[in-house]
Amino acid sequence: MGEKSEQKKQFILETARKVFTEKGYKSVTMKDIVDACEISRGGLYLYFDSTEQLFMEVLKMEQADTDDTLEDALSKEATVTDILALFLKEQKKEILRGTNNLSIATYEFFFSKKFPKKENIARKKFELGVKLLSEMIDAGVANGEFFCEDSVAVGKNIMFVIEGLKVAARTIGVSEKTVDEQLLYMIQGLVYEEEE
Amino acid sequence: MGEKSEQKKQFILETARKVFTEKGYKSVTMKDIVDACEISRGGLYLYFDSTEQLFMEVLKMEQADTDDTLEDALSKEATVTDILALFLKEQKKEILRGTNNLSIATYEFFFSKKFPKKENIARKKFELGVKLLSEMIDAGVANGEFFCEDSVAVGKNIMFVIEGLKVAARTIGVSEKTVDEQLLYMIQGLVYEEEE
Amino acid sequence: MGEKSEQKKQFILETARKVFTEKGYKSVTMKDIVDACEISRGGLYLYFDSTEQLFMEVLKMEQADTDDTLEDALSKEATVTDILALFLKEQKKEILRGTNNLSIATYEFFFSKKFPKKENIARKKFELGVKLLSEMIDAGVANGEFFCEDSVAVGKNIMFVIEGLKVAARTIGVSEKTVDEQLLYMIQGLVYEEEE
Amino acid sequence: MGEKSEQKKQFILETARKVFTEKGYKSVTMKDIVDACEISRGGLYLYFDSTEQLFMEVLKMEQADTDDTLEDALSKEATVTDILALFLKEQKKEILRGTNNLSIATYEFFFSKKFPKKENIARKKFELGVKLLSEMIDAGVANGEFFCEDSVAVGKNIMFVIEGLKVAARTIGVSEKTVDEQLLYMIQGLVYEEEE
DNA sequence: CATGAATGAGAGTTCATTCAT
DNA sequence: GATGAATGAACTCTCATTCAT
Repeated sequence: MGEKSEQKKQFILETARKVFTEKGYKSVTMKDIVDACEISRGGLYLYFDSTEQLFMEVLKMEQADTDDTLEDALSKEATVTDILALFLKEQKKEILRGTNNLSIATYEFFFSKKFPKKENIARKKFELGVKLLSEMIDAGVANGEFFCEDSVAVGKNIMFVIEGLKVAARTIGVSEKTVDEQLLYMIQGLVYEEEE
Repeated sequence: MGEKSEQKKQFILETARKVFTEKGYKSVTMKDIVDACEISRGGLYLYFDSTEQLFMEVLKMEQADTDDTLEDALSKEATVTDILALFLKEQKKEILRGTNNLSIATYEFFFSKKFPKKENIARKKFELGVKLLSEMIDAGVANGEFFCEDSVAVGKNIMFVIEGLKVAARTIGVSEKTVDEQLLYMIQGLVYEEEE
Repeated sequence: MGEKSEQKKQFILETARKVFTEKGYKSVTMKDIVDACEISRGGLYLYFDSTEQLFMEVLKMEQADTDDTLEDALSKEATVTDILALFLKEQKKEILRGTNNLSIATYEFFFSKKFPKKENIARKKFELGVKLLSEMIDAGVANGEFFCEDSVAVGKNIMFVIEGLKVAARTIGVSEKTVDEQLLYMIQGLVYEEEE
Repeated sequence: MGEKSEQKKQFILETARKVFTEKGYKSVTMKDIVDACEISRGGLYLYFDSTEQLFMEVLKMEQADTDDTLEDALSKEATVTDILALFLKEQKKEILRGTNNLSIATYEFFFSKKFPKKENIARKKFELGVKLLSEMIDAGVANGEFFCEDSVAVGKNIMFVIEGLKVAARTIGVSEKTVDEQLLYMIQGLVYEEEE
């Protein structure tokens, strides 16, 4: 597969991502994908052996993108609060960008396949989020910005709220105000002591 | 439809609930349902016009059950902390009882159908949870058990964590320890002042 | 599956047999079968899970039919030469009845699937033919009708000629005269001594 | 087409022959051929207009090879029994060399296409075999080596056994011992008188 | 009321063949 | 000459829904 093919593969992945974002995992058919990509039925199979493989590669791409964004953020000089704010801002964007949120598709996928839960990508993504958050919190505690007794538990708590918000955004709807309110509430929990 | 028929309809709903719980919404076929119910394919259509309607009635039943449980709880004499603890205990049970948790199916359903978000049952359930929590918190604040500035925001926060935990339980796995830790953490946020 | 269904299954098997007879194994599609049976695409799958299974059941039916014919023949009083003549007459019919000869389909099938050769039905059929022939020859030798030193080898020889004729009938064509000539030649080989 | 192209065409034919030998006719895909030849998909079409034409040219090549072998054999001084033994030895090799036996593919091919049977190559090959055998038998009768009343019928008989053995070798399996036994049995039929 | 055989649209997938490069 | 990405018709198989019994 030459360079040109690689571009097309990337194009298909990005287009498929939109489709999965809009329709979830189980409801997406090959026709949806080939129509969106404006390629032939057979053409898709030149790049991906099955719908399952296609979805997994979309997830991998997603992960790589997130990793890049995180690396960028961490390479800049900033206070812990700033970085945490940046992280939450990114999450907020993802929550609200209804048409750009793969969470439902990901849940469906990892639910329908009987993958060992320990190895799945969604779990890795969650754990990475927890790790980042707890490290930020620890740093914040170290320099006096935050107060927190168990940074991992708090990291998990924030991630669970974010997951809850993402799912809610795609199913029952959630306003920007609610997202702001929730994220702010969680930061306040950390800096609480100082505010008193 | 006579009394006997009503019983059969109820039986189908309860059996279907188990199936949706196990397999989600999109993956469930009529065969799954009729096999589980041990009725004929055609028989199912005497009671429900389509799979979609069947699922919606399962959700309605679910809602009714929850309402009953809540009514029971509220009719007894108890401190606010007790009631809140009971509520969270119920939620914990639902989170961990992997095979008894309709959340994934519900997400899939409300995601695949283009229902107006305001009217959907999942939203109503969420809002009811928020209402209950905020009322409990308000009551707790009134009698000095809790400290809280915005009970609705906190109620939402707890509900988002619970939603996040439910989804996580079905997709990436979550330990009982983590559930306990998270629920405890949220209660501590409320009673925080007193602990200092 | 009730009695009526059993009849339909039988009807599909017989119709499929004709199709396989006409077109071989690999070239036959489900569409060919459902068109010939005048049933729906899905209807076929109520009775058979795949083309492979369908063909195997056709073969089983074929075998059962042959067994019946053989049993009939052996239950009647007759000289060995008569029975042998009957057997060869049956074979001749099968060879020449171009549109009623599954051999090519059977060859294709057992060639394309990597079944252990020892267990395949075609082999069993061949071995049964050899056994029948050698028993007839032995009986003929015992009562002085035939002369033969190695009845199994001769039985195999006759079966190989029959197989060769069957294949030839479906591919390069073979006249009735040639079939008669060949079968006669083989019987003469057995009774040779007496003719001298 | 230059000399170089001619070589490539020859190479493709020989490689394709191996593939058809292994997999039959209908099961072979263009991918199988181009992979085996290590050429491009389009490249194949520079030399052959379709898979059908490719197979027919493989058969033609096969025929030419056989002709050469026969010419070689007949150009040498030898007794008729020697030549017959050589012919049968060649046939035995072809029967047992499972992976070098085009018979199944040939049967499939001439069966699936609706060629007039009189003109097909497989028939020509069979008829050539019969002609060669009957000529050898006639010569053997002339010089007293053999006894035979109808050399053409016997020639056909030997060819039918050989065809039967070839098919059996690829489908139900046949041991070298059986092949030897069968070929010997047929020669003994010819020299029978002398043995008495 | 209840059955389950039957339907047919549509899903995923394969592959001979073409054609711009 | 040679490539291999692209096509699209045709394949196998599934399943919600219907309807004669």
